[in-house]
Amino acid sequence: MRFSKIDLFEGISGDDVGKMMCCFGATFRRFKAGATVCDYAGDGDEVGVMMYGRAAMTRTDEDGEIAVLELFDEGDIFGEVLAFANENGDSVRVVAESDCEVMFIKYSQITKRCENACAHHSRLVSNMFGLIAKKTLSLSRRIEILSKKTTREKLLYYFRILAKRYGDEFYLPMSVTRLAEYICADRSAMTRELSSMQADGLIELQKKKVRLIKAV
Amino acid sequence: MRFSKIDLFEGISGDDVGKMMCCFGATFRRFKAGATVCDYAGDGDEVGVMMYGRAAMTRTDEDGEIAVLELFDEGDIFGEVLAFANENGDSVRVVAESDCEVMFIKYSQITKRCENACAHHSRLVSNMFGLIAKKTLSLSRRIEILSKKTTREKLLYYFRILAKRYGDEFYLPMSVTRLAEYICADRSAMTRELSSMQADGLIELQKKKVRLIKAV
DNA sequence: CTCAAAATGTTGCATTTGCAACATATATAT
DNA sequence: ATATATATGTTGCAAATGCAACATTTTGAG
Repeated sequence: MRFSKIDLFEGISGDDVGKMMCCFGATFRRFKAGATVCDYAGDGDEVGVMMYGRAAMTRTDEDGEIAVLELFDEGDIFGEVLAFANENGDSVRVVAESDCEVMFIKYSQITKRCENACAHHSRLVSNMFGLIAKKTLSLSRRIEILSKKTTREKLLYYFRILAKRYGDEFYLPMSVTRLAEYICADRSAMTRELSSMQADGLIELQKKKVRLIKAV
Repeated sequence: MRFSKIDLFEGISGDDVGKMMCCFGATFRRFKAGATVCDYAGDGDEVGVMMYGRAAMTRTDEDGEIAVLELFDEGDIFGEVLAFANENGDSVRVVAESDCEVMFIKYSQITKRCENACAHHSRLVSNMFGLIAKKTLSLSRRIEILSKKTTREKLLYYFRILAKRYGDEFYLPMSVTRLAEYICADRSAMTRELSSMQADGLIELQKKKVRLIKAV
């Protein structure tokens, strides 16, 4: 078992993580690609931690239309309280995108003070806050993007975020189709806008490689 | 001091809250309406708790354009890790909308285990998770709304959320102008759409009173 | 390799929307 | 009460966008 790449356990040695598992009531389960990892129907006191593999949180509405709400990679955490709002009765599920393994921890056990030798419990709580904060940040970042009025402004705002992290030349971290879903724009209209932005000298595009041209 | 209405301290008696204050390094400050409560410039290890009054988180961009990111009422918490993404260098601040009092707690003190008689520490951590979860939920709800393609769909989705909570007849919890900002639509275009929805028999509007007509 | 499925790119057209420029109503301060 | 600022409602018009229909490329499974 490799805990070293899991942010939730950062700062806690593998041995200690192993010892902590029992008082968390942690369980491990493996899933084949395509399998349902969990179904949010109002049950969940559990937090899932992706040990390896990928999964997607999806919402299926009454018309059978499937929307991808979030993607989880190794180390990411998910759970009902962290789930997307599900005000109507649509089915929200986490589905394995590849073979994967998930650790489930009881939510209530994380917050409880631990009677055993869990010296690192507070570190875990702190890490958990950090992960939720990260998630909050990515949600608010998306709101910032969606609040832009035009597709061009949305793309530029998003590209500037990427450029700040990776430099003026970077690779899109997702497919064009997914990008269109992410910024909630029609895929063909977005492609049209990308061409137009290139024509206007704002960006250069080669496949997924983007170069953001600085304004002079 | 009234702690009874503050969700962060739910399940903890006023006396015990008072005792816990010292080990949190809590400080209290009062602000006049219009005063700056805090400025997010990368400092913050602090969480703010609104004891009474209202405040708004705002972003001011390079053109001096002010956008309201979030509103805080009594009991709400805010802090840098909970703040909106601020990728560009815009100034993000919390500004008092009325006279108010804010309690500041060191973030790191909440996660630390407490040596003193803070038997309720874990309850506090649990409450803190709950509050962050609530915030996450409201962010994702807004994303759901913004992801709708047309203004009509955005409004209907939002109205259905309100109808689920308050019944088919309810009052808008904000001004029309603020609603337009919330759903990121032009105010006049939104008003136009509201009229059109009323003409199409989807809703009835009287000032801020909305009645959602069920589809037959 | 071969084939099918998924992703990508392009375009015309109708609809939606932002924007500007108003008129009117309501709230707030003095 | 009066004045001033803010909120609300309306409309024409140009721009942006979703949508559909299609061609082409890339990916992935067998």
